[in-house]
Amino acid sequence: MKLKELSDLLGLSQTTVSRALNGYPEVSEETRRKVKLAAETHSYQPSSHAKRLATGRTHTIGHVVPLSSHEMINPHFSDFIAGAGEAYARLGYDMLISVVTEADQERVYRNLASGRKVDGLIVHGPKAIDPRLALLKSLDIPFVVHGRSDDAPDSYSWLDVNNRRSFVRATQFLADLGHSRIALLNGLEDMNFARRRRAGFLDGLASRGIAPDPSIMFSDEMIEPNGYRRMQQLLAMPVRPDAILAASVLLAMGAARAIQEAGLKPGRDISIVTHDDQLSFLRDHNAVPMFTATRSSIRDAGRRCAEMIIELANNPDRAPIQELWEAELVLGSSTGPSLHLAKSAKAL
Amino acid sequence: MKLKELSDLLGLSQTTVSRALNGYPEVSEETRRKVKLAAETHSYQPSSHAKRLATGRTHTIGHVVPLSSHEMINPHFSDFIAGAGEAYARLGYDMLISVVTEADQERVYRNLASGRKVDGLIVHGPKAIDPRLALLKSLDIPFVVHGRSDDAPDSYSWLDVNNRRSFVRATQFLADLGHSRIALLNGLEDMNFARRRRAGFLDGLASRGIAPDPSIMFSDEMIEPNGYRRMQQLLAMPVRPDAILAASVLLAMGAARAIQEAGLKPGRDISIVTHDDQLSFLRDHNAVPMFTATRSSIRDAGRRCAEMIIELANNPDRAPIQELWEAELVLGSSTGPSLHLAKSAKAL
DNA sequence: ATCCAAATTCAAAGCGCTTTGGCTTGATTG
DNA sequence: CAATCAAGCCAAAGCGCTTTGAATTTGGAT
Repeated sequence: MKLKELSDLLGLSQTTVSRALNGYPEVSEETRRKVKLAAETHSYQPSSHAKRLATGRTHTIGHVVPLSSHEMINPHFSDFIAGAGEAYARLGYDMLISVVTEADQERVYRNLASGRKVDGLIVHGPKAIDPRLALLKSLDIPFVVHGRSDDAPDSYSWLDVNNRRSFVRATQFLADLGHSRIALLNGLEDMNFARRRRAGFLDGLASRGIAPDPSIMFSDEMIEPNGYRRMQQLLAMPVRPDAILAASVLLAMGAARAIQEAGLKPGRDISIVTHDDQLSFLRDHNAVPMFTATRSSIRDAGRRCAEMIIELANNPDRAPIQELWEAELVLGSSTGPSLHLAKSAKAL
Repeated sequence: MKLKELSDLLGLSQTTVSRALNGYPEVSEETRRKVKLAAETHSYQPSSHAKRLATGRTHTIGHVVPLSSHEMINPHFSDFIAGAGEAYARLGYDMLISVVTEADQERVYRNLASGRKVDGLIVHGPKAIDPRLALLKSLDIPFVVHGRSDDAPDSYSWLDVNNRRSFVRATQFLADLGHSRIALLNGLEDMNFARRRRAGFLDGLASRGIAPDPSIMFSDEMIEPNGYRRMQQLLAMPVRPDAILAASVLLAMGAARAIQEAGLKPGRDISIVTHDDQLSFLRDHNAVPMFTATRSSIRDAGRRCAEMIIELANNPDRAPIQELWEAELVLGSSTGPSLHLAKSAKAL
């Protein structure tokens, strides 16, 4: 059923029917009611392409998802998408996803923008300094960055977690438990968020007078096996760390596995704090959390980014929106006082 | 730059320019070369909407992703998407994703189909018997099911892993190691694949003369905490199982965590076999696999499903395509002979 | 030189919607 | 009572492309 047929059927012009359905005021309520009823009963569905061509609006938001160096999609992605998708569904938008290798990114961004396939874009995984942002600004299409980049962060819209502060707090927390040999299992440090976390970690150490030791600071893709392997390395050292700060629950799980295999117990022999994006497939709603963590829901972030980009798409001249979220520090069972402390306490 | 401008610039008609760019034969090579060059230098990019309206083809494939009962996106999804996305990028297609609650599904499918927003659909997570398939058939839009459903599987296109056979083999493998008390950690059994796996498990037991025990067969969402909790339950039983067959590495990891926490060792005290979709965030390319597993790459499945749906979209009258993939049975370090066997061997 | 088919090119008609500008009413006003 | 006006509706012109059907050019065969 197309507009013409519907209008013929009603004995009205296409203009009037279109206006009736789109809520314009120049139509009598009486007519509008009739039109809506007829559209309903004949299940009229306007062609999205015709609509797009006529209006120039697509009601579609694009997500360009980069494959990591290991050809992998970030596992955090599916939860982000779940949140964003929920918002899109609620607001009547579609989500267009392009999976793209590093090399193809620019081409894809240009293509999406100049073909006007989307009303706006979400940028995933910003690098420390990210050339994509300059490109997008020049392309004159609204975009929201999940995370942010260090260059001119005032000039575009983003939503980020206060990674630095949460890692400062996490580090201080470990130090205050008496741990002084704290290892860092960070994400890849070409990523902006990972750099900020490292900075936070170093600040935290400094604030407690602990000298950083580069030999126990790692930067890897945040997957379980990497946590495992790094922890094995750490355990094999002459003086092993008494605490771990991890950038992802996946790394933390790998580390915990290695710790347990070595006959030790997380929280007793070695403390672990991790950042927790609340990945749904690792999340236990009932139990005491497995890990003490700086927590921030990536799903909520997805939801909010979606709302932001739609806001921007509807108000092209709006000032950029920037949101910095604080992570909660949530206690789990993976942390405890240093054994040194415990001993000296006993000695008293 | 629009077609009109480009053709004016070249002193040609829109027709000729359009044909030159789209590879039609009625254009001299000389002209085509000129046109292509001009298009390139002025970075002409045809409006996708105009194109869609004129041709009726969208070059877009839709994925309707259901949120599970716990509002969760299946974590296997991101790897499927990575594979599919790679194929789409290669073949010049876009990927449209709708995240949808159970209740909204029908509406969304209708909307996608009748609005002609996509040339075809991928159906995720088919239920044992799935009403969506009848709906889609009636909607007259090509679709490919990842997995399959029990009703009329010959009448539509699908790609599935031979879940039944792989679980028969896995069960027999465990039995042949001497294990007789084998627990099943299955996925939710309203899903088609989970039902087939259970059937395979039961067949496998029967073939080795082992009576099934419903009290050690579970059906849960396939996330890590569920594996952990179920394993704790199993360990607390008066006679605990000597082997576990799990439907996902996530469940297996949870189980392994519980086993280690109990001071036992997977592969020595309790054997674990799991199905392994090769989730990239759990995969270790170097090491000996952590788990003995029936393995089939969900990413390859995504890639292949994408190719299939494009093939179908281009040849609407083509017969359905059906592919049944066999999983490999890959040895890892989570399995070993039964302790009973070991003891009797020692006794000799 | 002439003619015909093949090779190129073009003008114009869609594709299905929105939106501009104008046309009828019937009611309101001076 | 004529002039004014708002309400409600419509015809037609886009949006930027593809594709049909016709016109023109070309090159070989006669």
